[in-house]
Amino acid sequence: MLELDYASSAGVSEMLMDQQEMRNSSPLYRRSGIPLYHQIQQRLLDQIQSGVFKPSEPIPSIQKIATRMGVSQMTVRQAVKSLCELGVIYSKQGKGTFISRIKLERDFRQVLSFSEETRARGATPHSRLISFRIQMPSRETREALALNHKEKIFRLRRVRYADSLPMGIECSCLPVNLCPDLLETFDPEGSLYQKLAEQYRIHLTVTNEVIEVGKASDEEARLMQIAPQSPVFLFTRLSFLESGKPVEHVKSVYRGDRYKIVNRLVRTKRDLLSSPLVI
Amino acid sequence: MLELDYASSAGVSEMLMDQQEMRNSSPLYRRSGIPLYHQIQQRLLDQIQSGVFKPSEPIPSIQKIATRMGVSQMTVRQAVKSLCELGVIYSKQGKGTFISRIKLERDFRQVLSFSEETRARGATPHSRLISFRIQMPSRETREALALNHKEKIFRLRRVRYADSLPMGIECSCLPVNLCPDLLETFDPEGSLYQKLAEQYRIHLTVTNEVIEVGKASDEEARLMQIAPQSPVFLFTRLSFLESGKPVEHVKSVYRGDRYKIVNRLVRTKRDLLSSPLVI
DNA sequence: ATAATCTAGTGGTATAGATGACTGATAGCT
DNA sequence: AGCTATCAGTCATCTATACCACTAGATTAT
Repeated sequence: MLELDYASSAGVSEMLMDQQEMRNSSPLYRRSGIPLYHQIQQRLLDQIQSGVFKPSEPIPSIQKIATRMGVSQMTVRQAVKSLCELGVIYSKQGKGTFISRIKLERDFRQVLSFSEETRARGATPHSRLISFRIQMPSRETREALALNHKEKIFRLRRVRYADSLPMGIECSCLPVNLCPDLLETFDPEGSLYQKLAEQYRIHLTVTNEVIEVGKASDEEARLMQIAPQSPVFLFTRLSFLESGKPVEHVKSVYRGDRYKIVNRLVRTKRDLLSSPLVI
Repeated sequence: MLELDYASSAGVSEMLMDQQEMRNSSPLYRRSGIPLYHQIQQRLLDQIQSGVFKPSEPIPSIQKIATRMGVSQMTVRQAVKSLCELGVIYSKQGKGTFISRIKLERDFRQVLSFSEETRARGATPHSRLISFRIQMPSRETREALALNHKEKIFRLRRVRYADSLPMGIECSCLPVNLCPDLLETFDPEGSLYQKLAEQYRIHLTVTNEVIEVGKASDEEARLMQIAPQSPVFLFTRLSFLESGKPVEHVKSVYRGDRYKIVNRLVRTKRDLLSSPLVI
């Protein structure tokens, strides 16, 4: 009964429609290229944030949101589901959808370069080059990057600073054939991830990471300006393209006194836990 | 045109329908209580695992799977999407869906108790009680658990063993009013999470975790049978119910020589990165 | 030969509706 | 009073379909 109105509103008479139907919230933009479910998600986030909904009561039902916003239930559900996955809200069958008061910390970890991560923490990243050259990979790196026996790698070793304080030492290895002219065109003070994305369209989407603790060697201690034998984080990371191709193998040492890791762990539901779990 | 077939097959003549429509794979179970999208997800996982699809070629399109399995595209898409989120496959608009070769490690971290985690790694967990009592919380714990000034907590301190080797020391704090008779009914050698789930229906779904490194104190070193000043992991964890109620505040020390952390980091897409990010 | 256009196949978004299952409250019965 | 049956509200799943955007290859026009 109302769908013709929506259709025409997209084409002809927006303002009329918006005023009468969307009286208590701004309208959705149907031709903006931004998916409706994403707009709805943002809208809900705003409303939760600004306290429109009481934490003790359920937020409006999916049906109500759908009719009020003039979209279908599926679309609203998509928005609600993604917010559930973020832990912002949670749904209980037969009861409703509620606001979760789980504290969201700012810096839960994603695949982030040191530069991005440092900026996200409100500091200014900066690097000092130790070495940058083409060489044969170590056996560990060769296996991690699935290289054949002849293939060479870039090896980039840098001291990383946040606000001019040394934080750690990163040693990053990439296959040469992926970005052959990196040695000439990359400024080792800058962000490697940014360079890879901009010049080569290489987007690292997944990282496997192993974290261990250890003691700083004399050289590491000197570079990081800490006492030898100080406890440090040891990171071993392997980053992949979406296709699963391993692209970057990194071994890092980070100061134990200045660095901490903030994780959010989520208990997976039935979706894969019920059976094989791992392929 | 075909929906009447599905409807009737569910009600009356299953075998007939299954034979003609699902000739090359086992049928879906429409009345089993297991959602179709979940069955499809498992089926796809099996086929990927057993090498039915070549990694270089796209897997069958959503449309084809939908008609072959006799379900709608939306349902197939739901299955495909969840596998994408797991990193098993990835879709490219206009091209198809491909198998990712990202290595899945067995022990990516979830919200797991020490018992669960140790078993997942193939060892046998075991605990030795240091202390277990009701007391006033520290200021840090009181704030983390959002307790008022009178509320008391259980404080459970245990040495954790894997295959009889000491791994770390855990100190776990919970509000008393959540599970008043814990002191009498809980066996401190067993799994706290299991007890909470079984007796009190308390399911911890999200954990915020901060990881630091430090040096073992004399007492810690003695309990873990390592040298004093050895580098160790320091964990501070806060676990929540789905509703966001903080339930358990844990501070742990783990041996640096025996413990390592395996993470998978994923680069989040547009969904929230584009704007406010954190509420 | 080159460039522009068309077209078929693909995943992405969205609609309008149906069914099922769970919850909590109400009404009626014992 | 206590129990049971019913019912409305809600979330969960699914269907059938439509249109969009993108890709790659074929066709056509220049």
